[in-house]
Amino acid sequence: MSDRHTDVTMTARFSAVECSLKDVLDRIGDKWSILVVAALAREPVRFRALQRSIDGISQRMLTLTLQRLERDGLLTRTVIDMRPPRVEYALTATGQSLTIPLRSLADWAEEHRGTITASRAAWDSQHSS
Amino acid sequence: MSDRHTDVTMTARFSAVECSLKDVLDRIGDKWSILVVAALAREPVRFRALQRSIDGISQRMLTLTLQRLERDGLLTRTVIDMRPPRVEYALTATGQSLTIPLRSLADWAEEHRGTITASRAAWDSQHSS
DNA sequence: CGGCATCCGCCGGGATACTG
DNA sequence: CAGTATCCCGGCGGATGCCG
Repeated sequence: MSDRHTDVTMTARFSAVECSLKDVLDRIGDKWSILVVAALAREPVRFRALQRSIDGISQRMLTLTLQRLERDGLLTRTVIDMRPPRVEYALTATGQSLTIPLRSLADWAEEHRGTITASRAAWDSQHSS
Repeated sequence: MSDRHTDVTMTARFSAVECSLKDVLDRIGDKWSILVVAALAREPVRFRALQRSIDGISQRMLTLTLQRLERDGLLTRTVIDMRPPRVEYALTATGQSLTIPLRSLADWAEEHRGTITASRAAWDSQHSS
């Protein structure tokens, strides 16, 4: 009985987690959002600087990604009126809070990168027949 | 000098993080990998049970995702010889370790879901002109 | 049940050109 | 510099059918 009750509870909690994960993935699970948030983690950055710091992102995708993140309240867009035009992007408190789990993910990647690469090599050589 | 040195160090560390993030996103940044890992977090699960528990995944994508995750050493595939066929998928130690940062992400989503939804609604009403 | 093979639609996203 | 507008392609991924 006790075991069973525990299991039901944990199953419910697990379902909730899975649902949350799907939510977060729908929001920031695209190709660039996470990288943009990471690039803004330390300080506000201007548009071109962002584009230079995020390897491989196109102007179009940077614009779209920034707009979505602003819509979700993860960052703010500030126009400083001068010539040439100057627009700064900065994380909101919510956006800043996201950098904490992102850091965990990055740390995980750092730690297991070697293992994963090795596993791939082993798998590939074994399935090359 | 001291400030400058600190800044250079942090910039380097930041670049490393960004690189790690790109790595992890290239591996598990697709539409389903994270959800599959989450679905296996508690215990080994069979193919059909997985498909039922992950809402919306097709047979094809489940197969492909499982193969990639096995190749990366995040899970194991075990065939139990009986009728009807029975195949169990289970996380490896590496895969299990990934559930920790994933849990952080899910918790973040849980905590900020309301804020984000509200921000979206506000943005949408303001840009409906 | 647990797959694999094939076909195909869609859209994410790159390239390019143009504006303020 | 900081975008917007268009065009267009590749491949992700869904649907379907077949096999051990």
